[in-house]
Amino acid sequence: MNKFSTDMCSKPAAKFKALGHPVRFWIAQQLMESEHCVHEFVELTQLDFSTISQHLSALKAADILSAEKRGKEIYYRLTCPCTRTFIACVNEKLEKDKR
Amino acid sequence: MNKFSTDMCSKPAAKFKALGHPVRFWIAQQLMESEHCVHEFVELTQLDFSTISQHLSALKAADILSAEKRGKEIYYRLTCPCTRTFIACVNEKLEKDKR
DNA sequence: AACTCATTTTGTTATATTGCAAAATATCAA
DNA sequence: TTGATATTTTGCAATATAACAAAATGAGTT
Repeated sequence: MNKFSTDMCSKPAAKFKALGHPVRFWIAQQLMESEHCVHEFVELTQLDFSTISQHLSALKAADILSAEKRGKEIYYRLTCPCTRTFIACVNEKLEKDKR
Repeated sequence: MNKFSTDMCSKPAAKFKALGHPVRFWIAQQLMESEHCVHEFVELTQLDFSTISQHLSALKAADILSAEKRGKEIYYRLTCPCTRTFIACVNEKLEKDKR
């Protein structure tokens, strides 16, 4: 066993934490298929624009999403396909747990 | 895109959330190799017994760990090998990000 | 330059999380 | 059954998070 160190663990933990909210998890999942912009998330959640915006910036800070401005809209996408992989991995696990 | 529903997203998000704390992430990681008991975690983190105990019960509530009492000690282990898989997956991703 | 539209930022309040200390519980040993 | 050890539970204070509303920014349009 290794001694605990904040340095070693806070980065990966922050990734998990970012996905550890129902709305943020849902957003990440939606982005597994294709990019989307903020107002789409607002419509489908019924949450305030500002609320969604904050969730998006939390995901961006954890380096899970990246944003690109095109015209008036800002498009979000998953930074790395690996994220897709490990979200899929958790979903699979939960499927198995049900049985 | 699917409409957001708390029902669909709160279970998987709770798994992520449980691992979304440096200490809890570290604990899970230690358990990837083999089972351990509470006082070992206390020693290596310098945190209070009660603090570790609470983190352990958070992980247990998220169904990430299970506990077994043997004599005076309680041994913790990962409930499912899948957890190992997706922790490894995040670690890999972070390794790649560094480059 | 003034006007929209999409989004972010700031301020605020309510709620949740974290960590410790003290008390409670459980098991083994004397 | 008393004592010691391992762990959990409870109470509490400090800090962090979540959501909204209002104000601010930024890009395209007139």
